Amino acid sequence: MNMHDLPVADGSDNPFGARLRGLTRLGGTELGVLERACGPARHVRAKAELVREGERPERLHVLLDGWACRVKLLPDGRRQIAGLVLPGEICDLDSLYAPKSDYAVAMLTACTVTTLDCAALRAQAAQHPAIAEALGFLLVVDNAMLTERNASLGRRSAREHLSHLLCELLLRLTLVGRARGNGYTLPITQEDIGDVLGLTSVHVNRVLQRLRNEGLIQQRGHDLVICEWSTLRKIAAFQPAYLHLDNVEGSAFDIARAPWALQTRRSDGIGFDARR
Amino acid sequence: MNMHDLPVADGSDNPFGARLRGLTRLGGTELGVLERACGPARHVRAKAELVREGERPERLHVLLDGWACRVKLLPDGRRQIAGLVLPGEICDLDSLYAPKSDYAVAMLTACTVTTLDCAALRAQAAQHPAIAEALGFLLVVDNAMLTERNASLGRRSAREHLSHLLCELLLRLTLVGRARGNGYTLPITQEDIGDVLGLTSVHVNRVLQRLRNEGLIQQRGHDLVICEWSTLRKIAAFQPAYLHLDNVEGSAFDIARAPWALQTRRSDGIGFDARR
DNA sequence: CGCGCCATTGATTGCTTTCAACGATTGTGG
DNA sequence: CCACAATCGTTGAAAGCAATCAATGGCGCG
Repeated sequence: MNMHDLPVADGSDNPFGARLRGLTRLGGTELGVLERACGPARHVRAKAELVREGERPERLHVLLDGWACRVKLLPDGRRQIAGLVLPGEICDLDSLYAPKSDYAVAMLTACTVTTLDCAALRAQAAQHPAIAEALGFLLVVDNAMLTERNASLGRRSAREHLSHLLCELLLRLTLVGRARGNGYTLPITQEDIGDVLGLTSVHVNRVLQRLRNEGLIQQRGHDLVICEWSTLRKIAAFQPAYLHLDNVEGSAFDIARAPWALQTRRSDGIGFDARR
Repeated sequence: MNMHDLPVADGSDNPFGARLRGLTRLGGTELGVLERACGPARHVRAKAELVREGERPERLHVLLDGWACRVKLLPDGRRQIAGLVLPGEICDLDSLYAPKSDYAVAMLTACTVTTLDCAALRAQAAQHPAIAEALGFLLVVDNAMLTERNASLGRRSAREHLSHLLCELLLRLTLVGRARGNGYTLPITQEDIGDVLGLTSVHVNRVLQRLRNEGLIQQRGHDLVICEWSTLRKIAAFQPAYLHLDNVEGSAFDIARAPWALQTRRSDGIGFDARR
């Protein structure tokens, strides 16, 4: 497996830049503007709550490393994760225009975070149409992922939904150079996954186990490999158009551009053994 | 109903204007700009598909009358409604920045629709910061409703979820003057409701029936009245903050501004009998 | 009047939850 | 270095919520 097949990631390993370069058509000028607008990087402990629901947002949070999530909490304690936030993604882009945050942002692992001042960012958007465009597009992508998960929560079975999530994560992580071929690190608990899928951790365990027994995926600790992309994709009815990866360069995304095809996505090692 | 009752640019009964006035702080100038940007009103038949999934959007669709929805369709035919669109709302605001539509837009009833040119609207947003702000805010509200429904789909029971929907619809319809006290017209089928809630129409029927038998709601044909707002709200754990109604004038929205209180919302008639 | 759509009802099935317990792993303090 | 607590993954049995299947009745409309 060579990283060279995935030229999406930045050399300096800034996933935010990588994501912007992959997703938008921002030029060097605007990328520079955005990067300079970022505050200093900060480390945040796992389980910390970066943003509380209902809070008045002053700055956006950009995830540079680790996994976070947007959380909705019902009064009786039931928890729903409205979205996983991966490296390079903005935790709370809504807050750019929201008077109050509609969800909490919580860290699922230890994370590195930087911030963007909302008012300043709006000002930049007003000056640079390309930035306004890009922010709008990022908002659309968030929205599309939410819409797709809605469909999954409403109409997909646990097995289909979990498969769908695993497929989605592979593409999103590949975009920022955090995947290894068909595999990636899944650093969250089955409880967390359950809160994303609207299931109990017990059921997540059983469904995950079946995927493993059928040889569709492999897991070693927190490392996961999708052994049979084609099958997993078919189970999930995964159609990646909603991720809007069309303009990304790199062969890893052929799948995103040819939603009708069911290719195997086997550019490199299939499992853990292949790496030893 | 004749065309003259639904003037696009007139303040008499234009729900789009009503919604903008209620939700945003747009002044007369910007409201005028937006209203003049609208195309001619057009009638659309029930079940028509205004926008197809994957389509490249050229113009946004504003709903002036009737109910529509955003549809996600799985390959095997299962349908999920990712959002109901009520009078005054924009059917496909995402399309302002999306290269392809992430969902289809379908009419649930006969509708009246007008359009906004995407490119022109983006240009207006670039010129008038207030408009950019307002559009951002509308996008946030859509997003918030989607996030809330996510939580419902994942973590609320059918009974809770349905109650939640009925509460939400009351506030959204009140905002555009389409509610009558605690009641409103619910012009869609139980099948449609099922597709919103991720349930079968059979189950929607049973749950609806129970709410009726318990006296929480009344239904006569397509007219619905919430008889016990306080109870229904408690069942749903309905916290309207996500609708961002904080700035709306009118006592009907006290409930939106005091999410902790459980007032009865009985400003007028409680049921059908009270109106005769 | 007949057709089609929609609401309703009952019986049965099944996916997912709940409850409970146990094992494995990790981190911590004595 | 080991005991211990805490977290997480795993497993089994039982219960429950919602889906499925099938049939009936009401209502509007051509």
